[in-house]
This record gives sequence, structure tokens and C-alpha cells, in this order.
Amino acid sequence: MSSEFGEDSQGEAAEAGWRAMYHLVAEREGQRRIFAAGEATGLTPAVLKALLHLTPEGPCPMRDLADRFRCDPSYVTSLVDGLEEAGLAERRPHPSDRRVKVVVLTDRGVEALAQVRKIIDQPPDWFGALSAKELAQLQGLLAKLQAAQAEEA
Amino acid sequence: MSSEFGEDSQGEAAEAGWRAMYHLVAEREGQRRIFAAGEATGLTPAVLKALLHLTPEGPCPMRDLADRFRCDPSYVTSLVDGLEEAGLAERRPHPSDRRVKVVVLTDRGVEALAQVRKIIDQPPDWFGALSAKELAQLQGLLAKLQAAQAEEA
DNA sequence: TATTGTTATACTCTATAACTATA
DNA sequence: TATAGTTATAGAGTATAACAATA
Repeated sequence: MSSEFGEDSQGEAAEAGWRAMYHLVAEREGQRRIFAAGEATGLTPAVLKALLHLTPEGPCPMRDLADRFRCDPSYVTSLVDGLEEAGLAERRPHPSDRRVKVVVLTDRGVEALAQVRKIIDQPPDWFGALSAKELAQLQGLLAKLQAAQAEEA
Repeated sequence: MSSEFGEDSQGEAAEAGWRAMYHLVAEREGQRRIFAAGEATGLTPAVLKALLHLTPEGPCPMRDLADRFRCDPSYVTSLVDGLEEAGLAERRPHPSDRRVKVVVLTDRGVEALAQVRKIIDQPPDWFGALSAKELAQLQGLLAKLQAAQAEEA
């Protein structure tokens, strides 16, 4: 949420850019992809979402998942239950803190994650409207935004 | 979903651009805004979503809402019930087809929609990482994409 | 005492099936 | 016969509260 733009033209340009991005991503393509990924994998949207927050390398304490999702820990329990039932992840004890359980993807889980990522990462057809040069420009601008976003945290 | 890019470098650039946009919009800011809008208005996420698909001018047949949402008509019933209970919209008979009911925003509904839009449209702080010139560039590129997306439908 | 995770429970979101009214 | 909307119902999704184990 922004507090650093006033009614100046730069603020307006930022808003226009943000609105365009939001519209392009969130208001159509996002759901379409989650839907397609669900059909391809047979997973429910909720479990899919959980899968997308797991990484192939890192074992992840359940508590961290609750924080990332901003959801109740009890819900993480049911999410991880779903992942385990689908054979995509496992609970393991934390090496040093025995209260904690960490979640790790199984081989099948890593595979499923790759499949889902492939679907989600596929650019919509309308990206064809940009030339190679314009795509490079866009990438550069978005990279700057990503860097700024990362720094914010 | 794309079918027109192969493994060429342009396809890769498109994917990188799309992934960056998706990440910037969907994986953090989107939910944050819906959450904030819900807190500000006291509306549930579902009713909020419905509100966002209504326009101040156009009376909208309920069936059209079901199509836009890709949801079952029965769910539209409960959504519009929610909007009516909150005093934000009303059902009216369709002038020529008496099977149809159209949904129109009330004055309070128009107000609430503006409030929600204001929250959602507020650019994140990290837009400050771009100069005025870069913002203009970004706007131009996104406008092209929006035009292409609109044409697709 | 504070924290992690689970269970039991209940509330919200969303779809299916059966129905009514109109076309 | 086909289409728009509703009702009743059931199934996901998600939170709250009480609890067990560990720190």
C-alpha cells in the first residue's frame, strides 16, 4: 500500500501502471491458470496453493506456512494432511526443536510442483503483441520493481 | 494460455515478463488489498468480489455475473442476496424478458465500490523505484498488452 | 509460562440437483 | 423444449477454542 505518492503526475502514472498490471494478471488470467492447474493435477485449489508455497529444497516448518498464508495453524494441519494424502509431501521432526514439524516435498511432490509451475508460468497469448525489444524493456522495468519489492521486506 | 511461443528467446522473454508480473501482483499484493478492502468495508471477500464486477452504470443480468465468475447461477443468487442485505445493490425485472433479473448498484453501492477501488488501485510503495520516464514506458507497454487482451475476447 | 501442532467444532464459500416461471 | 433464477442440500475452505507436548 502506498503512502509516498501524492496527487502529482508521477503518482498518477504509478497508479495507472499498477492498475493495468493488476487487471492483466488478477482479473482473468490468474484464476484461469489455477483452474487449469487443478484440472491437470486433480488437486484442490487450496492444496495447490499450499504446494506453490513449498520449495523443492527447503524443509519448511508448518508455522512458517501459516505465516506466509496468514491463516490459522489449524488450517495448515488440514492443508498438509491434503498434501500427504496426495503423496506430495511429508511431515518430519525438526532436528533441534521437537515441538516443530517440518514439511518436505516428496519426489512426486517436486514433480507435481514443476507441472503446476509450468502451467502458471506460461505467458498468455497476448504477450505476442510485444516485440522482442519491447519484451526486453518490460523485463527490465519489472526487474526493478521486483528488486524494490524484495528490499521492502 | 499460450500456444504461440516455442523455445525461442522471444518466448522465454515473454515467460520471464509474465512470471514477473504474476509474482508482483498475485503472490502478495493482491490478497493484501482484498484483505484491506474487506476490513475497510466490513464486506466478506465473496461479496467484495461480486461488487467489483458490477459497474455504476450498467444493470447486469444475473446470468452474466455467473458467466464472468465462472460459477454456478445458484451462487450468484447468494452473492446478490449478500449485496442486497448490505444495501449495495437491488434486483430489478428485465424490461423485455421476464425470466431475467438485473442487478443495479444503489447509491451506497456506488460509494462502496469507489472506496474499494481506491484501496485496490493504490500502487504499492515499490512503484517508487521507477522514474517518471520509466513509468511512462511501463504504461505504454502495459497498454499494448491490454489492447491485445481485449482483442482476444 | 509461551509456543507448536492437533482435534473438535462451526461458519463461510461454492457446487449439484430439483423446482418454478417465462420464453 | 430451453433458459433464468431460486431453494435445499451437501461439500470444500477456513477460523476459533480447547488441548497435548515441548521449550
